[in-house]
Amino acid sequence: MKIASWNVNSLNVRQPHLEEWLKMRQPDVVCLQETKLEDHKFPDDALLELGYRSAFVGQKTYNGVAILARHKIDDVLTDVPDFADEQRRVIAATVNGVRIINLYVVNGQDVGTDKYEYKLRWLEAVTRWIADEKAKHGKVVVNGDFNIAPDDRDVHDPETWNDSHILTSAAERGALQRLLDLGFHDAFRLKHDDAGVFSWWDYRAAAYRRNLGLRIDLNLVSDALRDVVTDAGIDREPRDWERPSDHAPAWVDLAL
DNA sequence: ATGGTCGGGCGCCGA
Repeated sequence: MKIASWNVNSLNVRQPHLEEWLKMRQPDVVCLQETKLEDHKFPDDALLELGYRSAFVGQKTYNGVAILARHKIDDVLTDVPDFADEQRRVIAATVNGVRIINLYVVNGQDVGTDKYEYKLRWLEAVTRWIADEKAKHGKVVVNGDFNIAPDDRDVHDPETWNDSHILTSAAERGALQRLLDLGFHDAFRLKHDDAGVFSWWDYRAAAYRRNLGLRIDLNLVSDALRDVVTDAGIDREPRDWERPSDHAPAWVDLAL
């Protein structure tokens, strides 16, 4: 079972990329972020023709998340209980006996801003909710654009991306750690120790050409799935295509 | 790398 996470930065623009990539890699489940589409504009018919069912929740201009799957999609949830939020950043569903959670974590702009405080509050609420999901379902994969790089191996320049910088600050990494402490594992790190494998490169300053990136797109597997992870990685190929998203897909393979 | 680029949608915000 191949499960992927991809921030497409507008599904309207990236639909051809998504379709090409689905044909190439044949993933079983894909979690999309930043679809930026209202629900009535979601291309579910076109995706069904490629063999993918979809569950989605979106809004105009910002955010928007979706789960695509070759299997049936059950028990879809699009709101974090007891956390009122107009921003469409979360969707969860059960596919093939695995609880799939898809997060578009708040970016946070800069340390100390209102958006940063919202990011930390949001992560706290989401972590509480995921604890319940894990207790209920056991086999859980949390996929998403986390907007947090776990450690120094995941940034091109640890001097800049330090404990007081957005995406790497101590409070953000602490919030990610509290999620991991529920009994989750960064699938990529179960299989690979290397530094310099990134999933996001800023559009500005030719960052991709110079590989000035961060690994902020993650697949976290629950304890119950740890031993069935066969591999994980980042597929850089779509980042080389014309008019790419600034993110590349992060994937995990499970022997299920 | 305090922004040199994108996307959305028409002036400028968000990433």
